[in-house]
Amino acid sequence: MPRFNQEKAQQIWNTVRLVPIGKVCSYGLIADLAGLPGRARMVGSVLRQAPADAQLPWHRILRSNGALAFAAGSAAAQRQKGLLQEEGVVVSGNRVDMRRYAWQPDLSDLLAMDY
DNA sequence: ACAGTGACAAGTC
DNA sequence: AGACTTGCCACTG
Repeated sequence: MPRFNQEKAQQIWNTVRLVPIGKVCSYGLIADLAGLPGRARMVGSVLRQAPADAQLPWHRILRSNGALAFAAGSAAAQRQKGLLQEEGVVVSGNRVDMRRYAWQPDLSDLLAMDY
């Protein structure tokens, strides 16, 4: 059964994997870096359907304003919060301080994902 | 075929 | 600071 374009999903996975431990990144930036500008929603969709064994640091992906994408207090939000705090990312009020934890990709990061 | 939905985002008011 | 609108596109019923 068709799903979305496997190639796009794969590209999104590769990009997500570039986000380093202790840093976070927005859905929109992942989409941009994956060559899918303007398609932040697809990133969420891909992560939602990603198999558990894909080894993806999905918890490092947040909304552009630093808020977790899940409803505050939900089971998923608490799971994500726990994973982030294990890496030293402070989560308060269902959000993180983007000025402190936002990932700033550098050239070597971008080259690492070889189209 | 079609309308609604969504792990989003940016712009406007 | 919110609320609302538009753009986005795969998925679902």
